[in-house]
Amino acid sequence: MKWDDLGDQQCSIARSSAVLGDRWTLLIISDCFLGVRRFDMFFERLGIPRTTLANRLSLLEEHDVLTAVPYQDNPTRYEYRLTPKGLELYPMLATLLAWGDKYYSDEGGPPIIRTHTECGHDFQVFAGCSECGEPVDPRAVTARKRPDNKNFPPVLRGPVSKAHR
Amino acid sequence: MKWDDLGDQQCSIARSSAVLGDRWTLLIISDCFLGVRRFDMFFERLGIPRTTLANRLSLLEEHDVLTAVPYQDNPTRYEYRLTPKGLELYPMLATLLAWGDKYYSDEGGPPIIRTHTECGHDFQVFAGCSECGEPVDPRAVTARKRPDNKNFPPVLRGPVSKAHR
DNA sequence: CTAACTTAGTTTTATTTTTAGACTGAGTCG
DNA sequence: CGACTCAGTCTAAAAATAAAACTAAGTTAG
Repeated sequence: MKWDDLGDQQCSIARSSAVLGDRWTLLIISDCFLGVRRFDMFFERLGIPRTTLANRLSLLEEHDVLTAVPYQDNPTRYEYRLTPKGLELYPMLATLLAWGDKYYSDEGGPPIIRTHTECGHDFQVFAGCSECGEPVDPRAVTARKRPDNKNFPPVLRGPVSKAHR
Repeated sequence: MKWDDLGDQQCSIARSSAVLGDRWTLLIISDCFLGVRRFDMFFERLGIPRTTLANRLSLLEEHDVLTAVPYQDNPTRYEYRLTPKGLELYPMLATLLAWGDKYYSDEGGPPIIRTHTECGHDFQVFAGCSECGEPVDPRAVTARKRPDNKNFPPVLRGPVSKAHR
């Protein structure tokens, strides 16, 4: 199976991986949330090859995660900004960050500290249930395929057992 | 810069990407949360090349995300299970799933539906602030480098401006 | 006016990764 | 004994990535 075929599956993780699944993309998006917008700034901060950077930026544009906005004329130059869809990657990025900060920080703690201006505190993020608001423990989740329906293709990759330890 | 060098950076996203940053790894982990444990089952469900699967599984083992547990003797065979560190990827995976479900579902809705047994409802996940519990809007977050300190290396890739939008 | 500089890429070639598919090994089943 | 199961490994070919030089359209310094 090739890169792009992943995006043809039903699975939301597969489709998302077709956009985000490589070494650099999450770093680029993370830098976007830190305010980085220009080609050379991504290039210098990330140490990514120029070729790869150009490819990733245009893939992210295609998938409507970033949009190129002109910031000068003569010559016209563009900067890359998160779209609304891109901004909605924040929860995923923040939860990954929380995981990374927990398992990969040096003794000095996480390198970047974030403050939630709405409550005024430094924070991390947790995954809350949309219905009850409580943090979700994976062992308190059951999954099922959506019901078969002649209008839509059946689900191929469903859950195989309830117990995840 | 090469694959493995990513893991040497400070940035938690970079370090996490050194483990998770490829087309397959998130799918493997996602299948783990759905109860998949054996080599051939991953192989069949994902359509991943055997070589790549073997490489990824052993990388995930090295990084203590999965652990190989014997499930029979003669010949001894192992199945792969999430470690506690791996289980803690759930928030990240669930928030990615919420994003993918929103932007990539077909007309029939998300292919897999999850119930939160603690409250009894089908749900999605949101990123909540550890301090106030409210959903976090990325525009309500300010980031800063941790203070310089002679005992720890200075932070290289900090934020560049407050405004994301 | 010319030479150097800026920014955002593209081109080229080399290296690394990934892929597909055949093959191996230890053991069980009919 | 031959076929089958499972969990891989091996090999060759295809694809992606890396490093470094180069291009393009201007702007600025001398």
